[in-house]
Amino acid sequence: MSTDNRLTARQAAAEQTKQKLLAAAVAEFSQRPYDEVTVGGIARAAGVAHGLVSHHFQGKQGAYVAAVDAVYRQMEAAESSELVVDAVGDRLRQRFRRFLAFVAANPDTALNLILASGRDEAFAARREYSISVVTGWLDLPTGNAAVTVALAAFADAAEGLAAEWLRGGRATSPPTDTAPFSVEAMTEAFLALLAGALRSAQALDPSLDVRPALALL
Amino acid sequence: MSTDNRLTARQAAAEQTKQKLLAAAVAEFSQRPYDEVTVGGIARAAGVAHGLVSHHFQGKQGAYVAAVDAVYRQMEAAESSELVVDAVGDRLRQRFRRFLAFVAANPDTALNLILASGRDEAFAARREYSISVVTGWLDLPTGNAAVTVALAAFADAAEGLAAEWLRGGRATSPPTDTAPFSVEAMTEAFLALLAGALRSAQALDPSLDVRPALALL
Amino acid sequence: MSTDNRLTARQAAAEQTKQKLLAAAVAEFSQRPYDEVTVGGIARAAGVAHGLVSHHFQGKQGAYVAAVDAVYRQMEAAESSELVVDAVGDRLRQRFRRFLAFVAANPDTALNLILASGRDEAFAARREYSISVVTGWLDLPTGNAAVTVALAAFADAAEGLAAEWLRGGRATSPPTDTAPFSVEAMTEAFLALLAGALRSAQALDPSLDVRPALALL
Amino acid sequence: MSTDNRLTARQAAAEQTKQKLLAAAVAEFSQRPYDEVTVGGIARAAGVAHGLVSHHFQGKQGAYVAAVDAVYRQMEAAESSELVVDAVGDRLRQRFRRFLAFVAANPDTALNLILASGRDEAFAARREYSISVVTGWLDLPTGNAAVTVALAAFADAAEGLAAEWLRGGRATSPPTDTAPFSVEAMTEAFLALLAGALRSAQALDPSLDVRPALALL
DNA sequence: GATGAATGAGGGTTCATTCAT
DNA sequence: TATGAATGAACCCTCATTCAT
Repeated sequence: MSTDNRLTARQAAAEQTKQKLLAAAVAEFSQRPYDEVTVGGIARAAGVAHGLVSHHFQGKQGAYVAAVDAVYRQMEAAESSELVVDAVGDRLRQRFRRFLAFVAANPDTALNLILASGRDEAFAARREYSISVVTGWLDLPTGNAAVTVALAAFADAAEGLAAEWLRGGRATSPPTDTAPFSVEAMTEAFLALLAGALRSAQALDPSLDVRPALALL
Repeated sequence: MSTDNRLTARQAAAEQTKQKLLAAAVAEFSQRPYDEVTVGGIARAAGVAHGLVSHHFQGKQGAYVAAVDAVYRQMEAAESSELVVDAVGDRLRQRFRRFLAFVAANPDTALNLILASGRDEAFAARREYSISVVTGWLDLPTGNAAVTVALAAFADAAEGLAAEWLRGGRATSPPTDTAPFSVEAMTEAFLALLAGALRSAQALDPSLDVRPALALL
Repeated sequence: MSTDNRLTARQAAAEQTKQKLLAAAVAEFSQRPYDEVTVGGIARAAGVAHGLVSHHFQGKQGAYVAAVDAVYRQMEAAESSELVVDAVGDRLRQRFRRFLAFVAANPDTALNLILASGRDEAFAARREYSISVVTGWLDLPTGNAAVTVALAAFADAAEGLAAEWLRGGRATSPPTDTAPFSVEAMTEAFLALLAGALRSAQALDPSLDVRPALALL
Repeated sequence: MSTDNRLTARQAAAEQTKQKLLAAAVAEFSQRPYDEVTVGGIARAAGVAHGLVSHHFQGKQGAYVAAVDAVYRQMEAAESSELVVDAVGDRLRQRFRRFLAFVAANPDTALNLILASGRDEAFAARREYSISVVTGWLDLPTGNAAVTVALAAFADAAEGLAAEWLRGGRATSPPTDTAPFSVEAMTEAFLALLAGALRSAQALDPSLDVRPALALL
């Protein structure tokens, strides 16, 4: 028993260290592009020896993947908790609202880890899942190439819009006076983009019928 | 006179070297992410001493910017030459068609230099110009934040769609069966996305009236 | 009593762990040069925590020395057990035969721990002992420099020959067609080398008389 | 012309640097085992930036190979220059004498680079050549396995003897009183070892006839 | 005795940049 | 203008060892 407790205590301490490291990694990768992040910087931010990064994550790349994963898990949790089961359109609106809330709460992370690395390999699977959720809700055929690429394009547009939105209140080269649109307005904008994407899917594949999906919005 | 000639000859030779270097830079940055491109690699590809990269472009970053510039200039030239002066919709279609033709002709460059670095600083100005062209044609208010961000989102979507389209015929992890959509279908998809973007601008800024613009498509 | 038993049990368990570690160390040092062996690797091979290597052997070097010792003890045991007390020549032959049998049975260990590290400090004492056995049997003066160095040279030759013999049946860069000489032939070859070494001792020290020793072969 | 001179001057300077580096590498590898030699140490000894080691030798391993090569080339030159064309036995004696003179003149290098790394891959080819010289002089069949391994064993013995000889006047754990045998005595000892090796070849391969070779000694 | 988390020294390599020629 | 030798900062990683539990 005492042994178990001890072991558990040690493991808990180790886990805590790992979490500190993970948080530091998220912070670092949120502030700098991958190649400007250093293992030493992460360790320093976590207040531990740099050797621990390799110890816990098998090197820098491992730490990066873990950071991406952590962020996405967080976001996924924020987006999908307590979903209303109402109409599809409302569900989408809620999901978009939560997405916007999340990125607004974590602008650095959003801008550098989520929105900027859209084509990063570590993100591919995560994005795919997000897209599949929408595909499902709209009752669109899975595996249809036109739908897949169109929804990916929608994701690009939405992420770009969100990024621009976040940058609205930030210091950018030209002092942007981008109005800080409301979350509501952004949500509706997302829906409009989604509708456009659906119509583009139709254009790509005339055998499709996106009208039912459009009606759900 | 002989001095002049010599100088001129030297200058011409220098210019030629610079062009070789530029071409090599475009090729290198088209094949690898920035940090995997080396000054030595560019110089080797150009068949000159690596010191010349700093000489002609003030370092790696300078070479990158020059490469981006060159590519964009090329693309801009391809897109805007011999424009039909017909209806706006046709002009847009033509421009999109040319854009697609260009990226299809330079897939590596497109995938790595144009489509992937969408948020790269060196590209900001270039993109802005492209967007302003569309804004102008559609007779949309310049400087309106909603329009600006919505069209940027459209650009993200279009570029993402184009990238996916290019990847269609490429080796990707999952053996994609992404149908190689026709340029025509892609063009119409672009228009659908653009329409969606316009409607999203409307959502962001209710004081706008995008109906005239939509009518032009 | 129960305390004693417990302690004894603990000690036994500890000894077992140490033996596992020792065996793992021999295996590791048999397969890789010293600097490519890692403490972690040894521990992993033994299935215990890597901290135990320092615990039981005071560090990597200690583990190496212990491994060398263990191997030499094994070899010595194999060579000297049940010695016929016959003629010196036969005793030598038997010893050589056993040496060859041992290295043939443990080729990796032989090639890396015994034959390759001939001048390793940890081996010095061991070799010296082996040599002194032969010196004694041949009734040669102990402490004579010429004899000492000549027999060391013989040891080098014999070990080299054995190594080459072992490599005969192994994958080496040039597809060796080294005939797999018989143990008998190898034994006689050893004797010939030994005779040569004795004569070289004579050359080094004319005051010696190696003829009696030669006669014993 | 001036260009040529300049280029030549620069190349000469570079070559000089490379030579300094090479000399430093030989010195370092002569004093320490490979893994205790550091690139920084070599560069420091040469008085240049450590990056130059990679620049001129493509890394540490390259520097090592170059050092080995340089040493062997030196030795080969020392051994084979101005050879008397007399009897084979005398030629061998001369070669052995020169070998001994060389190692005596470079004891550190000899002990660590030449004599100790007998089985180092970088040395394999070099040794083979040395052996082939003797094989040729003695008119022994090339490619015969018994001859090959026996002469390799001779090389081991000779190198070991030479090493011991060098250690004679050095600080070793037990204050050796190994008499500093004369070069002449050593030479004769080499011949005795060689004769023994030839007889061992005979033992390995009875179809051989080494008597002619023995007669040449 | 055993564990394995934590430390941190240390190494080799890469590479952009400088500069003498 | 062109060359490429030289510089040296910076990085990631490996690993033996320590030590609290």
